[in-house]
Amino acid sequence: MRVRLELRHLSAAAVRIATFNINGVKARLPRLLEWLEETRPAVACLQEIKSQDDGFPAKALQAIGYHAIWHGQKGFNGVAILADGAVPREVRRGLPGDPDDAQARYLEAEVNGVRVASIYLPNGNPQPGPKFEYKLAWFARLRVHAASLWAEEVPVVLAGDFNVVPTDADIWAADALAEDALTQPESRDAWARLLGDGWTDAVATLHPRGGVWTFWDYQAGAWPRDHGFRIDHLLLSPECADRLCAGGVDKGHRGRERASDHAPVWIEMTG
DNA sequence: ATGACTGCCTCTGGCAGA
Repeated sequence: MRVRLELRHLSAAAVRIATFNINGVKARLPRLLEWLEETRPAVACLQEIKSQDDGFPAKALQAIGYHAIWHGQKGFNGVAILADGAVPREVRRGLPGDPDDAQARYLEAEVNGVRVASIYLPNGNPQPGPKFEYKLAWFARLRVHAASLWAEEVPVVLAGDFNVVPTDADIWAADALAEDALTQPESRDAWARLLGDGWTDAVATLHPRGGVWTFWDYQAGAWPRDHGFRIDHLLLSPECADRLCAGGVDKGHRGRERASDHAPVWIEMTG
C-alpha cells in the first residue's frame, strides 16, 4: 500500500513536457487540439507550424486552456511553445550566431521555473550541398548556445525535431537512409558532441535498447509497415535529468486521420 | 520498382519535407 501511495503521489506531482512536429498548424488544428486535451502536457513545443505570425490559431488554443508564443514564417518552418494555464515568458526568438539567418527555427521560454526551447533543426537534404552545410552550421550554433544555457545552471529542456537519427538502433533498417542527411556521420557527430557536453537524451535513457520511432513517412506504406525512425528528441540539463521519471511517444496519434508524419514525444519530471 | 504522400504558396505546378 505504501508503494501504491508513493506512485500516486509521483504521478500527481509529475510535469509533462512534450514536443510535436505538427507539419502545418492550420491543417493539423483538430489533431493538435485533441492531442492536447487527451494528454494534457504542461508544456508543448511545436515545430513546422508553417504559418505566418498572424495565422497562428491562438484563440482556439486558449479556448482549451493553453497560452502560446510562436515564431512564424511564411509557408515553411516555424516553432511555438504552449503552456497549460500559464503564459510562457519568452526569453529568445531565433538562434544566436548568424544575424543573416532569417529562418524561424528556434524559440525559448521560461515556464514555471523550467527553461524550454522549441527547436527545428534544418533537415539538410540533399547532401552534400549548401543545405547540408547550413544544417551543420546551425548545429554548431546550437551547441554554443546550449553551452551558455548550461552555464546558467537552470533547469533546461531542449525539445524538438533535431533531424538526426542518432544511431542505427533508432531506425527500422540501418541502411534505409544511408545517403540521407539524417544519418550522415557529420550529423551524428554533431549530435554526439552536443551530448558529450552533458545533455541527457531522455528517450534514449528510458529506452536504451532503441527501437523507438517518432517519424513515419507518408510514402511507401511506412506507417502500416512500422518503417520509422527517431529524430524528435528532448535533451535535459542535469537539474531536469535528475527529475526524469517517464517518457515515450504518443504513437497512436500518428495513425489518425490526416495525421502529421511525426508523433508527439513526451517526458515526465517529478515536480 | 526509376514508384508511392502531404501542406504550402509561388496556387491547378513547384517546392520542401525526411
